[in-house]
Order: sequence, then structure tokens, then C-alpha cells
Amino acid sequence: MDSSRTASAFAAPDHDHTACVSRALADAEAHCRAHGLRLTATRRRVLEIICQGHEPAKAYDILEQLGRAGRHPAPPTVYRALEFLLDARLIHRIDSLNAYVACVHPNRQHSAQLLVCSSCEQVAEIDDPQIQAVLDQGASRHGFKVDSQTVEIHGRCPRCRAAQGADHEGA
Amino acid sequence: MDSSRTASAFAAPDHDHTACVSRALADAEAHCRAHGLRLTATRRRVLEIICQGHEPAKAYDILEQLGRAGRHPAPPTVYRALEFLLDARLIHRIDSLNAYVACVHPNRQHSAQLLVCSSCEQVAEIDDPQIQAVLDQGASRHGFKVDSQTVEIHGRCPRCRAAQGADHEGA
DNA sequence: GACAGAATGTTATAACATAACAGTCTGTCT
DNA sequence: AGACAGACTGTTATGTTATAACATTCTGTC
Ligand SMILES: [Zn+2]
Ligand SMILES: [Zn+2]
Ligand SMILES: [Zn+2]
Ligand SMILES: [Zn+2]
Repeated sequence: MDSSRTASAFAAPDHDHTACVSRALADAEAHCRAHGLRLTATRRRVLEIICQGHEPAKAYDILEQLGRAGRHPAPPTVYRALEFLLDARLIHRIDSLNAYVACVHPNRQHSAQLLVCSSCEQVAEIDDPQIQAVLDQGASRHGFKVDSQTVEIHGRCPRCRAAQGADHEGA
Repeated sequence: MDSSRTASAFAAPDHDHTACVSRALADAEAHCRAHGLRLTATRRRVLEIICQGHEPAKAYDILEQLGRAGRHPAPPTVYRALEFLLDARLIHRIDSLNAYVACVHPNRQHSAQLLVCSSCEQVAEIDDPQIQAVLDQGASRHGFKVDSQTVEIHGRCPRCRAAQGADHEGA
């Protein structure tokens, strides 16, 4: 009954999210220390806000959250922090949503395939070497040299399928 | 020496682009007639503008082009036409660029994997069933039901690699 | 404590997109 | 023809996302 990690990259609703966030922040700090990057207070706070849910966070929502703490920063504050976090590979941008999610494993290179649930808005990041390989192959078949890939798959996550799609079809 | 279609989905610089555009518009008209869709003057004109190059077209650039013909339409005019063309599957939106390209084969269902050259800005659309299959598999492995995919691959097209990358590495 | 470079603050504006409502066009029915 | 419905377009205003440019502050080093 360990439902917290059954065949899904989606976070279980009952998981210890406080620990989840702490771990992400600790990882980020270690990662930055190891790479000579400065995870300043603002940057750390922005990452924390992004980590608050497993849903994508939008730039101006992050901005508003930052504002709650008395200060009322302007957009560049957030966008600079986002740029830093993107460059440090600590977050991903979801182009199809203009939103940002924390990276689940910032310590190794990966290609960021994102599963986006249209129903609950949660995002799961998978790092499927087979997908990357097939994309590379498909591209080289056309003489194309891949620099980066954006793979965003929209659909329904297992939890939402179970909750509402039970009358549609099994499997 | 039929260099116009050698192993690449990218348009050759010497191809007959006038014919290219005419064919696209004729196809679009046939497609709309067949599906009971109304390809009005504005919609047709927007498609024509998008077809003008094999580079992605941005909404406000299209708007400006429309304005050259005396009229000076407002943004909704363009966005409505784009919405129609997207729904009719005559164009694709490139999320990572906020831009639009004509679909190369509007007559069948496909998954729109786009190769975007960072150097010449050209975009090639490939419809690789293997890529689609692997993405579906990867997603279902996580219990995820795919509705739609956004696959945008950034890199360098064969022509740009040949032109500048000759000193880097062969193949 | 002077200096350089990084980071942040601040103001303004660019770039992308849609809401809401009014008017026009197109075909259909009588 | 005239009335009507629905699709399309025009127009105004605004919402949303992102960056340019320049001033200031912070951080570590000499
Ligand atoms: Zn969590
Ligand atoms: Zn869901
Ligand atoms: Zn052409
Ligand atoms: Zn190129």
C-alpha cells in the first residue's frame, strides 16, 4: 500500500510536502555551492514559491507572493531570479503555459519531458532516455543537429483518470 | 541533383516558393470546402502571409503586413484568424517562439514535431510515428493519458551546418 | 576603505493576447 | 423582398507576459 510512489511521477496528495520542499531547497543549495553559483535570498525565495505546489507557477503570481512579505518588488526581480534558476537548471519553463516548475533532479543533465495534467494542473517531469534517443534519431534523419528539446505532453494524470474517467474505460 | 527534396524537411533556398505558396493556399481551400469551413478573405490572407517564408511568423508582424493593404486592423483580427487556422489544423503554433507556421500536410492527423533552426530561423515539420509512439509509451508508463503533444526541437538545420559547421566536425 | 563585479531596485515600455460589445455580412425561410 | 439567425469583423479597452535602461546597494578582495 505504499501509494506514495506507485508507477507515477506525479506527487501523491498525501505525501510529506514539507519534506519535499525542504529537500528541494537543500538540493538546490548543495548544487549551487558545488557549481560556484550564488543562491541569494530572493532566488531561494522564488524557488521556494515555485516548490510550494506541484502545479506550474506563473511569473506574476510569484511576484505577488513575494510582495506578501512587505516588499513589493517589480517584475524584473522575479524574471532575474527565474533566469538564474533556469540557467542553473533548478527549474523548467513550460512554454505552453508560460509557467515554471521546479526540476526534480537538478544534479544531472536531462531533457525535461513534462507531463501536464489538464485537469488538476499538476506537472510531472520524466527523463526518458528512449524518448530523447528517438527524438535525436528523428531529427538526424533530417540532417538536423539537436541543441535542446521542448517536450510538453498534455493529458490526464493517473489520479484524475481514476477519479473521473472510471466510467470511460478500464486500463 | 534534385536538391529540392534530399533527406530534409527543410525547404531548399532555390525551390519554387511561389508554387509552394499557391499549393498551400489551394490545399487550404480544398480542405476547408471539404470540411464545411469558411476560408474568408482575411483568413486566407493571414495564411498567405504565414506562408510567405518558411520562418515562423509572429502575430504582430502579420498584423503589420495586413495593415500594408490600406486597412489597419486591430489585434483581434489577426488572433481570430490564427485561431481559425489552428482549429482547422492549417497552421501550428510554436510555443517556444510565440510564432506560427503553416502546416505542411493539413489533410491528415499528425502530431506536429517541429525542428527549429536557431541559425536561419527556418522550421521544418516532421511527422514521425515512431516519436509519437515512444512519447505515448513513455507517458502511459506513468499512467498518463495523452491528449496532445508539443514537441519543439531547437538546433541547426542541415544547410546551416554545411555552411558554417564544416570546420567543427563531419557528418 | 577603495575598488570591481555581481545583484537588486526602479521606472518605463515592449511584446503577446483577449474581453466585451457593436456592426456587418451571408444564407435561409416565408 | 423582408425578417431572421448565426457567423464574421470592427473597435475600444484592457489583461498578461517580459525586457530595456539606468541607479543603487551589496559582497568579497586588495
Ligand atoms: Zn511535494
Ligand atoms: Zn491530474
Ligand atoms: Zn516554399
Ligand atoms: Zn538553418
